[in-house]
Amino acid sequence: MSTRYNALASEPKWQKVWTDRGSFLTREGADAEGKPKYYVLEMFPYPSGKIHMGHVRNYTIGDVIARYKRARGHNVLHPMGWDAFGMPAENAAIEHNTHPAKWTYENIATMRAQLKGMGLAIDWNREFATCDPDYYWHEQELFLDFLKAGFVTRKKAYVNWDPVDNTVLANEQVIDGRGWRSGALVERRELTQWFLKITDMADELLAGLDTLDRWPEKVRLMQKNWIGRSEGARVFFPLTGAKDNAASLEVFTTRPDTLFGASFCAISPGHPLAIELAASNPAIAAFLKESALTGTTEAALEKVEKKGVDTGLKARHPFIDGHDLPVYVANFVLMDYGTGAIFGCPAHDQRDIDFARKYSLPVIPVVAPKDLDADAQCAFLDTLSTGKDAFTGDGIAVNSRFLDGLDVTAAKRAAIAKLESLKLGEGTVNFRLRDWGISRQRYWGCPIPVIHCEACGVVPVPAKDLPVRLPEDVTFDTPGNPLDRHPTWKHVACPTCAKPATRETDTFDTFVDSSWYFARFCSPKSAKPTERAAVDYWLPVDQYIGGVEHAILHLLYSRYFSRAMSATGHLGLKEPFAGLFTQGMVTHETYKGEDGRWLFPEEVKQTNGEPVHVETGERVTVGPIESMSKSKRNVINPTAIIGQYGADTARWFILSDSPPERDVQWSEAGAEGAWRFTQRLWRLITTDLELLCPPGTPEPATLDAPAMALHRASHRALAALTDDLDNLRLNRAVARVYELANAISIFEPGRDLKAAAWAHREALETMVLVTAPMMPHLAEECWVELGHTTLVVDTPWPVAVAALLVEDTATIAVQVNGKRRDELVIARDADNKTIEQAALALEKVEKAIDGKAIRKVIVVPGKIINIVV
RNA sequence: GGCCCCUUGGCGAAACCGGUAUACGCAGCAGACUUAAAAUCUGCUUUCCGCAAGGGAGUGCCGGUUCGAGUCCGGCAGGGGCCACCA
Repeated sequence: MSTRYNALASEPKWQKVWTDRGSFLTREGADAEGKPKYYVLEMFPYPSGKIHMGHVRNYTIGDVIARYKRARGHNVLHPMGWDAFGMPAENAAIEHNTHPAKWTYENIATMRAQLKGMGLAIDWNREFATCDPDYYWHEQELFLDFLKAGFVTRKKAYVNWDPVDNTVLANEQVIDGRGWRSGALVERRELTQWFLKITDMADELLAGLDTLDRWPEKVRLMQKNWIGRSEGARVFFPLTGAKDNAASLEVFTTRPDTLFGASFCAISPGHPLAIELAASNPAIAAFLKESALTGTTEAALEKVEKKGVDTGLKARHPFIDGHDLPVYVANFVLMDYGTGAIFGCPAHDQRDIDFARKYSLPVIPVVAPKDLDADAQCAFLDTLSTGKDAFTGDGIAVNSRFLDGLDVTAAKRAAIAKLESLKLGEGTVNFRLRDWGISRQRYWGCPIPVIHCEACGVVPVPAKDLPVRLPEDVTFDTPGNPLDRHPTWKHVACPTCAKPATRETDTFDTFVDSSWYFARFCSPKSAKPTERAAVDYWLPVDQYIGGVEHAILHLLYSRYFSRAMSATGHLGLKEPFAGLFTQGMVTHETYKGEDGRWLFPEEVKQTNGEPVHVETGERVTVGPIESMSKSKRNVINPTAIIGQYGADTARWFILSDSPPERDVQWSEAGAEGAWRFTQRLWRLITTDLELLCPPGTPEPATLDAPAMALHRASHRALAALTDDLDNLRLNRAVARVYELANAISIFEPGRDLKAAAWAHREALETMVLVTAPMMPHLAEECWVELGHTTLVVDTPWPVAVAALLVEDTATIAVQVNGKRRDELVIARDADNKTIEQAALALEKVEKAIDGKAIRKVIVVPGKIINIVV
């Protein structure tokens, strides 16, 4: 008599068993017993309060891999920590009159309990939070080493300044040009900030992408575009009319081949020359002011008209004697790309032609499409010189003296050579990537360990004074940085001259914290940032798993940090993540009530097939399926699901159906389906238990046909599922379990009851073992039920027997002229001739051939035969 | 605007190197068990013609390569992502 599986009772029991036995504690050195290491890591969570379905998906995927690799005999590191610094803690402090540390550690406690309830195979002994003084202490050490090694610089930079809250805002906190909390118009303000010189490694970070063959192509491409390498030239245009007679304007271009088409130069409103000219030129001053007011949002930029003001300066053309170009200040020239100055070639750049038409500047075509005859080329150039559209395609140079007739690539090369010989320019490479500004005017972050002394300048905090701890007695009742207005914290004696000095009150960008945590997990209690033996053993991370939203910043910063840490002796490798997997989001239907308000899924029920509100009974509109978000209320609380069905069901459902890299839709029906399967699996184990042979019974000498079929089905499922797990095709792995379960369901013992008992046991045990990475608690419970006294987590992964994967007979499709007409069951080792004869003997084939002469026969052994007539 | 990806039943999706399209699940339908319900089990479920046997069509659309295309190539449409006045 089978009973129902009680997940809610079973799961805590097994979690305790694993914990008590230390099943997931990581072993190192001699204890690793020569096993190959495997480091699986999911992006650590921000302790925002409670876990959400995205976490469930992320950590389930990682846990499947961790448990699978462990069963395959790897020494697995699977740690967990908390990305615990950041603004929400400060906002909570303001709103709830609490302390960021209290709020954060309380959230961590809640979320840790929730994650433990998922039954994750994590080594909790390695847990840390980035806001632990022990962690940020070592981060400060790293920073000081980077400073010493020349990876850090301090320079002026524009920031988003909220004049009401008196704070710097991250770009994401600026919404339509206003501070997200205060609603105040954000100003561009120039502040002195700390930077990590990531641009120095732009080339190397770019080249390194090619070695990351276990990263998604998409992510590598995004990073490549973000780094944005362009080859081109720097060109120096000697200026006349400037204060300094020797002055020249430095311009970056990717199209030096179009220099003969230049009709103006333009500089950014932020360009030093523009600022200098504004001092004596009211028109320019007014223009700069106007430009500064323009919003920086995409929408604003989309609509902005290209505008400029003539400076009156003239730039001498490098190739054409006596040809001077007007110099404008123009609003479409960016200060932080290239040199902040351009030359305009209207015929071959859309922005330039827009500008040229507005200010009646010449449009000189210098590139024509290839393979046009003389007349067509003439017509083309005419249209170009009078029209509104630039020609940016490939072609050959015209109207360009020594470049004429060269294609674009050759013309670029020739133009650069000429510039270099004239000493008016040179070939160069420009990157889109900017240095990484790491200063934040925030309390809840890692203090930047330097001291400002009037006499000595910037002085690093001596190692003996580390860590620079955050003061705990801070208030959030007034805007601004609590560190800055703390009565005593920032006042210290200069470590060099002992005179009164002040601490840096900025803290690190939280991306700094997450740029090296994976290394800290290797030796989380070390007195140094890393232990070389530990990081050399564990790194790189073999499989890193997280959301694609971190494809650029976090992953690029971590790659940079690894290089910087290697250069300073803390690591011994450049690429921290050998394998990367970016999982999709968890989505759900959205619901709206009659008043247009969003409804939570639990507020909606089905009545007569129509969705209605649970309490009021009013009609509910089902909206589009979107990623779960608080604002749309289409969220499912993982704790509620786990409390209702158990963690295994939640894990099973989140792995089912959708490939992990794609979005998965959470549905109540799907969750119920997953729950039904846990019961079905349990039933398969507990029904007819008395018919099974004891555990460990050797394989009988012979198996009758039904037993053999099940035996084969077990091994086919095992082989396929193993391959699926190796390739992270977790949705298919789930499907294989269903297939095996179906095979077990329909199994009817033959006459040989011993064979049946053995094959049946093998099938059940295989099913339990391969399901274990996905539903670990249920697997343990089933294992006991099957008479074992060991744990599944200590049981090695079974091995599929290759000979069982091929059938003796093959079903071959028979095509005539590529169209399937029939199929043929034939011995697997039948030769082509035999297959052909058998195929031709088929009635349907004969009919399809219809007496025509056979021209060709293609046989793919074991698969298909195609008869061409 | 640039770069990139995707498009297969009512739905989520399988289909490995170009070789029997739709595995597996969800939903649905029919049946069994039951006093009844729940639970469970069995069968059907791409579409069209047909009582059936059987036959036709079919992987967004148009074309190409091939004995053979969901898969490769060219074009188009729709959806999505990243970057975005990047010189």
